[in-house]
Amino acid sequence: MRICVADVDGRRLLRPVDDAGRPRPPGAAGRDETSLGDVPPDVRVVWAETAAVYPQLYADGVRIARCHDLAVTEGLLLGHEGRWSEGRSPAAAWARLTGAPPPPEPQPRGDQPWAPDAETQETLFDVAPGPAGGALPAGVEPLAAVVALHADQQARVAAARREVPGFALLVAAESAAALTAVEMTHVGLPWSATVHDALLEEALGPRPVHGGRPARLQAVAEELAALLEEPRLNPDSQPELLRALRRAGLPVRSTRRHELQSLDHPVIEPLLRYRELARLHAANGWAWREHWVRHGRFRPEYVPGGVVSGRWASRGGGALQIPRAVRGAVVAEPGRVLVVADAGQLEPRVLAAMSRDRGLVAATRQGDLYAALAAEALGRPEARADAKLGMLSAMYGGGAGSPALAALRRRFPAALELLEDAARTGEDGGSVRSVLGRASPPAADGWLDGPGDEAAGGRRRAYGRFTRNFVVQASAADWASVLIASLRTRLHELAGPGPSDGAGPHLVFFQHDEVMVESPQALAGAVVEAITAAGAEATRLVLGDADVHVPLDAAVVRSYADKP
DNA sequence: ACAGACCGCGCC
DNA sequence: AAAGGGCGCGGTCTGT
Repeated sequence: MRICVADVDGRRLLRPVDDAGRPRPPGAAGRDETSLGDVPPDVRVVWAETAAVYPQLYADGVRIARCHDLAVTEGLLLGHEGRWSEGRSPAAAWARLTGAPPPPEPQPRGDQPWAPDAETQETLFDVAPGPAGGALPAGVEPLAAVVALHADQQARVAAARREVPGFALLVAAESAAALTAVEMTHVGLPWSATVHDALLEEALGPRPVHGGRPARLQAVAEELAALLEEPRLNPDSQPELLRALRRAGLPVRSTRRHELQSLDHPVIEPLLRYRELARLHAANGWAWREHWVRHGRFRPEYVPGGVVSGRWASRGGGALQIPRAVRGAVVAEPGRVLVVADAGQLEPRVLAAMSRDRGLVAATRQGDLYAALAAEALGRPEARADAKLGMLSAMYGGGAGSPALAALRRRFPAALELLEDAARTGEDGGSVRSVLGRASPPAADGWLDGPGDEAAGGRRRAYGRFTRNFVVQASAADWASVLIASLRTRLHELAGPGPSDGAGPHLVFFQHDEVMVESPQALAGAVVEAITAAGAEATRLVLGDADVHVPLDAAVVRSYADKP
């Protein structure tokens, strides 16, 4: 059972439909919800765009158990159908369905070879007072439009499932991800200013009163200036630094850490130390906290599916790049704990399942996959680092001539063949897809064959690396979305009925293959079980009967820094 | 003065 | 034969 939702003139209208999208007569289900607060958890809400409707609803205390997000689903469907050039907003879909004039398309980002961008702030359904340009054409009844678009999408999802059985799961999981992202943005990550201050002062010295460099950072800058005999050196200026290093006789092409590290010169150590401190100060220092942390919570905006592979992106505060150096500031409030879990080495495990490579599948039985590869494929148990580099090279497209890569190819031919097939498809301008059916955008017309034979070859190989990586990165994202969807439901069952932002366990962080739940201490054990069960469910639903093992070990901690 | 490119680097 | 994938962000530099 589903309920279509649209707002008209400030009133919220609901219409029950069946799973195929056919309207049901009022009373047919034995109940007629009049507000979203009454929708039972087994009913799926159908609406134009979660990100537009749900934040206010959730802030008002209404928690939606499951939804079908028309915008998210349209994007997945268009990708599967190879219709990348068509708009994915509900308004654009409505125009296609009815022959109405199409809405203005968002501009492609330009620097990317695929087009156009999925991002558009416009929903054409006026669900929230938004920027102009989102209105449906005059005379269109929004609820009727939601009903019609949903029915159309359900038919297309059914068609997609005949090719990719997991496609409906993908639609449900990505819709759940949209709900989760709104909730996580609302709740925020607990952030202790006290601990953060202590970490910053330990590394940088006291907070400068009038801006400028903190004392410890300034001291290192002066040390560098003296060592390079350049009194006015600004180490933040890459050109200045490069010139100064060359004058000092260092044959450097760039000032990247990797290039500097191998050099033997007294300036290198303090320079790298300066870089580390300057980075901490600029990216996660006091100014950052004032901007992004309010009332003890860090509230970034999450963008599920913000990456073409289906990974989440974030806006504001660098939420997906919280450096290890400040993770100590993520501390649960008194009486509460953090339960943190990450799926170790998810991508090669997903690759094992997709390729059904018998050797690689067997290796996933080991807790440390890379150690297993070193021992079994390279015959050198001590060469874990080589094995890891070889595997990553296989998935990223580098590592030419790497002996480890050659050994992996001999030992795991099916896995490597899947990657190389994907790379060839990309080099030819084609599209590949994840295990649940998320498609990669084909290269835009003319991009691969642009000017210059040499350059064109480089672009083809670059696109091949993109598709090579897409198959594993996107499939890992499939797994993670299902994990999140399953975990969210389980946590809600643990919390029981009550207001949406009550004291029960909440997802507060998600980063590609890692989840964090903030929970009352008394429920910590149950949360650990929920995470374990959600991981097992994701592996079963996404990776099927491939018999691949994905470890997801949860730890109960007070602080993120205590995560093992 | 402002916008966008570039660089370098944090995370996965 | 050779090619490492995906992001976001801050500081500086460059062009207008």
